[in-house]
Amino acid sequence: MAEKVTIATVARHAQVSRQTVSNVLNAPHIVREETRQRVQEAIDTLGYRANQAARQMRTGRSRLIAVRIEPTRDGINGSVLDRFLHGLTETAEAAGYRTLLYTATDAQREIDTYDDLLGSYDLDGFVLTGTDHGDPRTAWLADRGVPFVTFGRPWDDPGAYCWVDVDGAAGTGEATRHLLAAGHRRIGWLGWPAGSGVGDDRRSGWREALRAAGVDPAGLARETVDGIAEGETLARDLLDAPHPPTALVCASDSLALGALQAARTAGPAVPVIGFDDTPVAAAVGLTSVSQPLGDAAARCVDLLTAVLDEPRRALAPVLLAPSLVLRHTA
Amino acid sequence: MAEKVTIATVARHAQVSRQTVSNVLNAPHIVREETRQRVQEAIDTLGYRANQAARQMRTGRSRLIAVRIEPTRDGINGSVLDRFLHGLTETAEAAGYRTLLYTATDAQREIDTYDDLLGSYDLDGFVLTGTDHGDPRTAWLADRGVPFVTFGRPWDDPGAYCWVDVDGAAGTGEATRHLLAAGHRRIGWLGWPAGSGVGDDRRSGWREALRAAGVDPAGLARETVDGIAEGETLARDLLDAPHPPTALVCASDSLALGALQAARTAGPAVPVIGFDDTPVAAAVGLTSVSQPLGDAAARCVDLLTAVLDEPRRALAPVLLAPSLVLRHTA
DNA sequence: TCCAGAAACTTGAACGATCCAATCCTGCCT
DNA sequence: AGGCAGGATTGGATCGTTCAAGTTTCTGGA
Repeated sequence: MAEKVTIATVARHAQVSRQTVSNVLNAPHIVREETRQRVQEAIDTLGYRANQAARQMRTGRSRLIAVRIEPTRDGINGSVLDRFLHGLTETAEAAGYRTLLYTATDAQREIDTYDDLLGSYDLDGFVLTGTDHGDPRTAWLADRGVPFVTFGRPWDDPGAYCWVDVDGAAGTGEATRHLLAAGHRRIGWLGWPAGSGVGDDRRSGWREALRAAGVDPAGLARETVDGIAEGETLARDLLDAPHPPTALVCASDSLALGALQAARTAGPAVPVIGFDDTPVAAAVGLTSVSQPLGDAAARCVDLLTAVLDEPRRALAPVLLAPSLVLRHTA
Repeated sequence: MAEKVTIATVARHAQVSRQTVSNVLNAPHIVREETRQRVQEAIDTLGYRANQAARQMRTGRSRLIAVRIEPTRDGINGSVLDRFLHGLTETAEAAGYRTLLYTATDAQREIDTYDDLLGSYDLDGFVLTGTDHGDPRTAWLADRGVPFVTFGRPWDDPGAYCWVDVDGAAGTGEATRHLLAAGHRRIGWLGWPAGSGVGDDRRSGWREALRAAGVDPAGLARETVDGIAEGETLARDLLDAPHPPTALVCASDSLALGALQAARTAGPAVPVIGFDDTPVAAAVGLTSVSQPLGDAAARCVDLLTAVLDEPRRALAPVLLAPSLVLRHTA
C-alpha cells in the first residue's frame, strides 16, 4: 500500500511550504507561475488529492449539496425525478460539488434531516423539489440563512427565495394553440382541483390561449385528483356533455392516458395532449408537453453555487419554457 | 446565532472531560450509567451533533456510500433505478450512512470517480448496478480492497464478490407456468441476444418451464436489442410463423409493449407478459414480473454495512424471488 | 546605493473529533 | 490502616487543511 499523500508530502517534494501548495490549489494567482508549475508537477506525480474532511473542518464547507429522493408516488411520474437527479448530479460534479440523497416522509422529518445534515455534515446547500403553499421547509431554511434553491415557484410570494421553474402555462398554451391551428375550437381541459399552484398555472395557459382565440372556455374544464382512472371518468363526462370538446389538453400524462381510453370508445378521433413527457407517453405515442429537466437541474446548481460563492447577492429566478413533443395522439 | 456546540461544550456542561463524552457516543458500555445519562442530557439540551468531518479525519471513515445514477436510457426502464435508489437511501439512513450520487459515462471514467471519491471523500463503500461480463470496475475495487456490493450477479465467477440479485429465471418461469396453467402450450419468448447474463438467465426460466411441461421450445424464441419497435417487429415475425405461439413471455416491458401492439392486430387475443413492472406496464395494464427493488436495495446496504463492520468476513450472496403482477394482458 | 512597498513565501495555530498513556478514584482484601 | 487491582477519567498528541501573521525576496525610483 502506498503512503498517504498529504499536502506536506507535496510540499517536501516541490521544496516549498504547505501553505504554498494550498495556495496553488485555492488561490493560484498569488503564486509565481514558475513555482505553481513545480507544485502542480509534484501533485500530478504523487497523485495527491486534497482531503475533503480536513478542508471541511477548517473552512466549514463540505462541497456537498443535498436533494431529497421521493418515494415513487403514482409510478407514472417517477422518472421525472430520475432525470432531474441525473442532471443535477452531472452539473454539480462539473462545478466541483457532490450530491447527497436523503429521504423524508413529511415536512417535519425533512426539517429534522436538514438539521442533522447541516450539523454533522456541514452541508453547503439544498435543492428542494415540489414546494407548495405555506411550505414550512423554505421558511426554516431561510430563517437560518441556509442556501437553497427550489425547483418550483413560491406560489405565495414570488420574491421569497431563489427558484427555477418550468413555465407550465406556456406549455399548455402551446398545446392549445397547436390544436387551435389544427382547426379545433372547443378544446377541453382535464386538470387538478384549484388551489395547487402548478395546476392553476397549467390551466391558465389553456384558458388564456382559448380566450385569445375568441373561444369561451366556460364548461370545457373538469377537475380531479391525478390518476389514470380519474382521467378516464372525467374525460367521459366531458365528452358526453351537450357540446363536447373535440380535443383535450391535460394537466398530466396520467390524466391524458385515462382520457385516451375514454376518447378511444367515444367514436371520432379526439386528440389528447398530456404533460410531462413521461416514458409512458413515449410508449403509447401520447403527444405531451416536455419539461427541460436537464436544463432545470443545471440552472438549480448554477444558482446554488452562485449563492454559495457570493452569499449576499440576490439572484434572479429562472423560468424555463417547455416544449411540445408531437406524437400521434395530436 | 447560537454558539457552535462541540464536544468540549458538552463536556463542560456535563462536568466531565471530552473523552467521556466521546465514550458515551462511541463506547457507552465503559461509562458509568449515571454519568452516561448526565452526558446524554447535556447532549440533548445543547442540541449537540458530532462533527462528521472531524470524526472522519481521525478515523478515516466517512459513513458515506456511493451509487451511480445512470442517464435514463430508453426512458421506460428509468424508474427501476429510481425505486432502487429510494430503498437504498432509506435503508442506509437507518444504518447511519448517507448516500452520495455520481455519474459516469463509461467504465474508465467511473473508475476515475472511484479514485476521486476514495481519495478526497474517504468513501466507505460502493453499490454497483448493472455489472456485465469482465467488468473492470469490480476488479479495480477488489484489487484495492474497497468494500462494495453489486446489484446483479457476477456472471463470470459467482464467488468473486458480494452480490444481491433478483432471480430472473424464477420470474420468467413463473410467468410461463401461469400461461401453461391457463391452457397454453406453445408459449413464445421475446428476448435479448445471447451473451448478456441477465437476458440468458431470464430466457432459461422460460425454456425450463416449457421443458418441464413437456413442450419443445424450439422455434418459439426470437431475439433482438431492447426497444418497443423491436419488440413489435419480432412479435409480428413470431406470430406470422407457421405454428405461431398462443402467448408470449418477454425479457422486458419495452419488448412486451411492442408485442402487445403486434398481438392486437394479430386477431385472437394473445396474452403477453413483460418484465420489470415499470410504470408503463401499470399504465397499460400489462402483466409483468416485478422485482422486489426495495428489498434488493435493503439487502445491498445490509451486506455493505456488514463488510464495513467486519472487513474480513465472507458474506453469502442474496438471490431474491420476483413476483408476477397480474393485469389484464394475461 | 539605498530604501519603501509590494509580492512571494514560510511559520505557528486552529478547526473538532479520537486515540493513547497516565492519573485518579473506589472498593476490597489483608 | 495500608496496599492493590480495576475501571473511570484526564490531558496531550494527532489527523490534513486553511487562516493569520510574520519573514524573506524582488522591484523600481530617488
